[in-house]
Amino acid sequence: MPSKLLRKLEGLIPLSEAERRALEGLAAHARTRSFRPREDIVPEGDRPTECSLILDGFACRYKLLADGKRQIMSFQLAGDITDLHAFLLGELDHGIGALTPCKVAMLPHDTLQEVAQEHPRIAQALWRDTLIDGAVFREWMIGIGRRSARGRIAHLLCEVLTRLKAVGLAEELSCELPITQSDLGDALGLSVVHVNRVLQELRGEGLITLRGKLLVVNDWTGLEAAGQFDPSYLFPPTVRRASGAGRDVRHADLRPFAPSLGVGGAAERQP
Amino acid sequence: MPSKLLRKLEGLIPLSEAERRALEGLAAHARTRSFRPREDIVPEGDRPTECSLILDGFACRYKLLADGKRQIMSFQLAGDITDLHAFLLGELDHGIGALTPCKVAMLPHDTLQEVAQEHPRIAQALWRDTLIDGAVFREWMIGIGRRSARGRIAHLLCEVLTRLKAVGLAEELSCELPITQSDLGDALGLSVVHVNRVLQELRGEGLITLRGKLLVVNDWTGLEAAGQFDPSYLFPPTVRRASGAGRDVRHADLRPFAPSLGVGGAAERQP
DNA sequence: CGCCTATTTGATCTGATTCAAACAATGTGG
DNA sequence: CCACATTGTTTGAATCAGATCAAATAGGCG
Repeated sequence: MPSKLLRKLEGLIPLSEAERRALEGLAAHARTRSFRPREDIVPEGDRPTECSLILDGFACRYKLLADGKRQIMSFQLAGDITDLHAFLLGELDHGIGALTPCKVAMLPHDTLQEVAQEHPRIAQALWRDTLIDGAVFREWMIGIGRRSARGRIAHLLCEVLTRLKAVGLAEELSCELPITQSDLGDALGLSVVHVNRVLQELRGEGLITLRGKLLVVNDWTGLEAAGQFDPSYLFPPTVRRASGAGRDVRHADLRPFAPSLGVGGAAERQP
Repeated sequence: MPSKLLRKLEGLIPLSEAERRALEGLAAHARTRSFRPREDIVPEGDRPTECSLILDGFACRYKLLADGKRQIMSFQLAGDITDLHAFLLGELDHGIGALTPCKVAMLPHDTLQEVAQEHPRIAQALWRDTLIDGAVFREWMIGIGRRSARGRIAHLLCEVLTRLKAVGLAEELSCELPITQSDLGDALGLSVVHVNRVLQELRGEGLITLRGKLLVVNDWTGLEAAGQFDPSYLFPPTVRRASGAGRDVRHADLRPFAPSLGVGGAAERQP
């Protein structure tokens, strides 16, 4: 079974067999750690020497305000490297917390650097991933700033289901959603009470079924409309339709990649 | 007079004389364009072949919602390269709009790539800059999600003044703020009317003076407290106290920088 | 001046918060 | 296996921050 990370990166850029092996090896040889819900995977302000790759569970990026309020800025799912950011900037300006029990592979910065240097295309894929991360932030911001509670929740459910499907953790219209309503509230800037009421509303309209930790979307079109969800921000244009995902890439697919900070990104366009 | 860009990048990482010259040359030889307020500098979904460096004026990143609402996601000031993002990902997932008359230098992707390849440290500085951009987004999000209107506005005023000071466009406690209240509203997820009332409140409390396009902060401590503003997110730790900014760097300051996507960032720590 | 765009003010309405408490589920130890 | 504790969900009522609607001023500027 291919790792979630591999699966995700292949969606960003076609990989050769050697690159795949390198990625598999990376995760395979890494030390793993387990975290309890509410435990910090990386505390705010830390200067980690390893990157945390989520293998299993739900985590989140968050910041705390002086008055104790928490703002969750994104959910981190299996296959996400949560603190690639600190690999480059040194310090993490926000915390990474486990929302459910989490299994995490610790990838030493050194190892990661070796792999990236030997396989620049992997480095490129990782970088693209961080940029997509930024796009997710922006979309999140719009939600918080301009959408109604109903819209925000609908949009978030769409996003999570879509991302889980991308790593093979969801059926076409259902997935595990093992997070609490108060986590949802902290992510969307809403109170628990209100989250609860809106969820009931969405259930009442027959858009979703949400019982225990299982989310079923009964009316995808309706939910998409309620949240004005457009998944394109999750899939950058270059490989929007990765027709070849899964199969081995042909040599012609492997355009040379300019070294030195990957500034050749602009030359990477698909015709 | 050093360009704003140079000034900003020197705050991120010490630069050698050659690197400075390269940067100056970059902007000096570039074609410039002018934009009227409300005009798009880069429309959403564009695939630009040049990067836009703001030389003068206020611009913003924004997205439009289906119902015509606008969410501004950050202000772009002189010295900011607004679409470095597209240089790497190809397509821009949001628009860049002028808020005031803007003068913009157009830096061809090719030229930028050459400079970055010849001067990897410049590339590194640019990359760090995009990561800081991300940090600004996160801070913005907290504001929108968890702060009161009062807190949001105070925080924003602190941020803008701080950033303008960093490029030499502000006095210690005052700056030009040539944007409309409705722009502020779109940035903070508030209605114009409410922005207006809160501004009056802040004026009434003697925290600020805001007349015409001139912002004066009468009580910085008070404003900082009202917005829970902590500028550290604008200045990454490595060079938080750039004691040597402005002077020429000593050779010892110039640590080697690993090529290939700059994954050597982790090795760049200051002792 | 007259037009257009910003700011300001007033009145009203509502989505969402807060507080409080009941209820359900899950887990823990005796 | 039950009693108890803990954490999450649900419900109700009161309140408020901020939106909306409407209209009056105040600046710029050709």
